[in-house]
Amino acid sequence: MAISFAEENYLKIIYRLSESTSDDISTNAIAELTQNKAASVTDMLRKMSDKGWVNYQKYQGVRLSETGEKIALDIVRKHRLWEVFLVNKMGFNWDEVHEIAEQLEHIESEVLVDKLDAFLDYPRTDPHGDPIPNKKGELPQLGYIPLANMPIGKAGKLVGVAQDSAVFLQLLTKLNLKLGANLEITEINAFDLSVSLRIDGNAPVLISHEVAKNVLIKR
Amino acid sequence: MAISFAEENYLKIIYRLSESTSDDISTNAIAELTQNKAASVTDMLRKMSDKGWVNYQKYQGVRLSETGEKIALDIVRKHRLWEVFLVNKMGFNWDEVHEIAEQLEHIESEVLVDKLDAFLDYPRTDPHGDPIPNKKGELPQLGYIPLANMPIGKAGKLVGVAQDSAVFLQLLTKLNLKLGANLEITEINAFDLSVSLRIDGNAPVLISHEVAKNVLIKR
DNA sequence: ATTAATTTTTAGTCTAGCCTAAAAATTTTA
DNA sequence: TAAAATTTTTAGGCTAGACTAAAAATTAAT
Repeated sequence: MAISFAEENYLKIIYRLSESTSDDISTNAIAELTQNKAASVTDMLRKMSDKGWVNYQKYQGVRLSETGEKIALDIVRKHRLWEVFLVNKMGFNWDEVHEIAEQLEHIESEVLVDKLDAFLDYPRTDPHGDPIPNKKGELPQLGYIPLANMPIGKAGKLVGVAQDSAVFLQLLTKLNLKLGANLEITEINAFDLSVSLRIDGNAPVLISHEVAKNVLIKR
Repeated sequence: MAISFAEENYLKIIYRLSESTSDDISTNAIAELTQNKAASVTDMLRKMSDKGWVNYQKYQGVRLSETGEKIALDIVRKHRLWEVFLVNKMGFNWDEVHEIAEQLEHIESEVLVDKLDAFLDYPRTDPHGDPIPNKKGELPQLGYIPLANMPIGKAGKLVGVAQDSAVFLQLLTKLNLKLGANLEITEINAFDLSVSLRIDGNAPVLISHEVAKNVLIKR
């Protein structure tokens, strides 16, 4: 039986939440991102658990099974490839493409995805710097990750930026974020995904998710 | 309230059926193309009638209202543009693209469609020779139409072909279909869309839908 | 012009995926 | 560690869009 849009969305969202934590994912966190009520999420988690896509124990949160992760990675792959298409070929700005890619990611055709990949010259990251899984579901080894994707409590070194607009770089200077700085995320605020960041062991400062996405670090 | 996939499909299919007849469209004809049961079609026709997209009298068949046709033309436009994309940019053969375009036609973004149109250099027909409506829903005046789209009983003159593979042209010769021939469709078989064709007033011969699609005529 | 065949509609069900309200479990606070 | 607050689940309901079986209307055939 084919997978539905709703199911694909849940898997993708659980995957996204798993990227920035090693904890089990809570019902509420999923409800917030899917824009559904917690009761509906519980419902769906039970169904997806029956299908073997997630490991779910009631009241204990959920994580993707191996098959579930495979499916999620495929959706993420499609989403990010379409984003590259929209920006590089159709002339959209990188901040205009998310909603359209949310639709395109559900198009079902392995051949099309392969051809699209080739057409775009096998990009390794999407326009936001996020890595694009290959068709086997393997993430490219970039040697760096966006700060926004670093788990809470782990330290890394600032090795680059994903953007070099003047305003962005000015802001980095103001925040005392320079190449080589030692960075540790102490907290991520669910509301706006803003990040509390400890720089070189100093007291944490708050930076936006936008900034965290564009700061590249090496673990 | 936004239109659903199911509704878009019904509208598109009613439009397609209307292209080759001026009669009202029957419940059964729609059921066959949507792959639903007649009872389900009746249900949906009533709902779409309430929304003002079709004019429907029970037992009397259905036709698109002006708004309904507007919507249908927009879907057809998207479908055909995506087909051009798949063939011209992604390297598919013209007979491999229908199913994928069936999915892509539901992507909702006017800006994307406009950009796609420009990216493809404003094509006037899809890879099968079918005309692509512009964003106002106007069909380009091609000066010819595929024989397959000519209403039953009307006569036209063979003015060209939409394809020039050797096998196709050999078949035309065998069928005695030459430039300038006077053509009249006497019947269209619902099963395979094959066409009974009267050539220069002679007894009708049977040709396939594939052939009829690729023979261009002027009314 | 009846009868027979076909088409279409009605009536009643089903499933997916959502909802609200209330109950149960877990976590936090004092 | 008991009460309070929060999170999660259960129970019951709703809608879209499909289905089957049976009834009604239309069309075709004798």
